[in-house]
Amino acid sequence: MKSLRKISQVLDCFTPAEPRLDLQTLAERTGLPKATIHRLLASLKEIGLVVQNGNRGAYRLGLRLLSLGGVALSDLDVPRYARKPAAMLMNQSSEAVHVCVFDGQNVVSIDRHEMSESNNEIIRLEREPAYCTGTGKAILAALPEDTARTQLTNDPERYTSNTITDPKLLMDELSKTRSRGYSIDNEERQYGIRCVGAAIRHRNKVVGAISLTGPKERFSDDRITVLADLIMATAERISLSIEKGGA
Amino acid sequence: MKSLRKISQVLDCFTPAEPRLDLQTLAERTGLPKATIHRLLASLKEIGLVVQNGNRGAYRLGLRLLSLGGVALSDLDVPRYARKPAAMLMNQSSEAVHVCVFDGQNVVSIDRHEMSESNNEIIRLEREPAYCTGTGKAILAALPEDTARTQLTNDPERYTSNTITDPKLLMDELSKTRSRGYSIDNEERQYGIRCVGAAIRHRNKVVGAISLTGPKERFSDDRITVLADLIMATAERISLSIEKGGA
DNA sequence: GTATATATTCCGTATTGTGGAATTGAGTCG
DNA sequence: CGACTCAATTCCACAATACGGAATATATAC
Repeated sequence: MKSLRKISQVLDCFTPAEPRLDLQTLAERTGLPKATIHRLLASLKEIGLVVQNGNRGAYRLGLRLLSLGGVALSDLDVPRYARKPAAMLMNQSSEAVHVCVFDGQNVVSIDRHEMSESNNEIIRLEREPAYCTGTGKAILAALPEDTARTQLTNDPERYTSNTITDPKLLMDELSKTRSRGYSIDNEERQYGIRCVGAAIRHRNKVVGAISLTGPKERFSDDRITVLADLIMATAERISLSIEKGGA
Repeated sequence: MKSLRKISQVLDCFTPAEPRLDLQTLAERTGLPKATIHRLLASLKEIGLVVQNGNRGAYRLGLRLLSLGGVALSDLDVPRYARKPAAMLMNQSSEAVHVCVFDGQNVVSIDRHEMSESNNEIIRLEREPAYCTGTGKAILAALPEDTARTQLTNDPERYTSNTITDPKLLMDELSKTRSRGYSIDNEERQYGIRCVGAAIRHRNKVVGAISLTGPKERFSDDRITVLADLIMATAERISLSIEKGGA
């Protein structure tokens, strides 16, 4: 279905930074003719995946995507079982905790616990690149090699001078991560930010990951080995509780 | 685009109660031939909107929908500005608070504050029918009449003996809601449950709604008038803070 | 009031989706 | 272990459907 691939391209143009786009911009970004995009958008509007401001205004993604996403999420055990361990981990480490879910194809960061004024958790639903984040690398490393390779097809974008973009080196890094038992993001996504992550499993398959994130000043190599033990213990606890309670 | 409507039908088959469906079931539910659905699913899989268990297993919605939904959500001010007032409202009333967002086409419940052991909020992302919920009716009533009528096209499902399914009566109910300033759900969605709701506005357009929900024993007509004042004040406060802070 | 930029509609063409029928594969029971 | 069953998957000839360049309509700027 060729048109669906075009639709996918169109949907991908929308980002949290640019949630509203006009026809022209979409045409430029996708390289598709305006008439084509217009037709696609009209159809997407019809089924509620896209919404238009007024009658001739900019387009944005429809909330129906969120409700469908909610269905996808409701099928997964990770968020449910990870909540409390993640909060504990945050208290133990005093660092920001990320929880990611993986459905076999997509990696989405669903949860971020932070020591904010209220200790309420802050919810974010974002797609982060897998090859340069603590959670992403933990997930990739826990995947069968060829599956991981598949996930890396599209050429990786470089965010910092530390970003590993060479597929060969990435596979090596994943192999190291595997034997180590936890992943490290050494300023690969953002300068000054380091992470330690570990995979969450269910029936021997990766279903998500959890990570600690913070400024490199606080994430010395020494401290990372300490945090790594915490992370792995937490990931293990979550995996076990899913195993016990999950369907 | 005819195939997109079919895709929409397929996506709609998945619900939190039945997040995993096999080809056969999808064929029955949609009335489409199996080969057609298979092709649609293959394409949806390709772009990450659908995921398949193993190689021949059941299908479920992909997390990419969630990340796209996150983009849709990030564009809206309601969740951001409603968080604190909603928490306050929960404390004042000791009842469950719902916050809904409306993007001009879809109504999605994104937030539910409850007096749980931890006073953490519980996040739900669900599509609720508009015509029989506190938030939904508040939104519909705040819409121009013809727009509201459009939203009611598909024949409303009956959940209880109180559900208003007749479009004519529904329009009357919306008119009453409008003049009253707040909406009431009198066991229309679920037996024993009542709600009071009010619309949240931005630049004179409805962008969401907030409601209080609880057992009818606690939601007497008298108490509802009290709660209604709270709800309307909260909705007004949220609307104002969006107006002030929103783009 | 005119110009300009952008969204929208039109329409003949051929590419693309269609779905009944045949095939393949997984799981199960004797 | 091999035959059976049931569902998922693939095939393919047909024609319906999507395609997109060009024309038109609408909003905004000057």
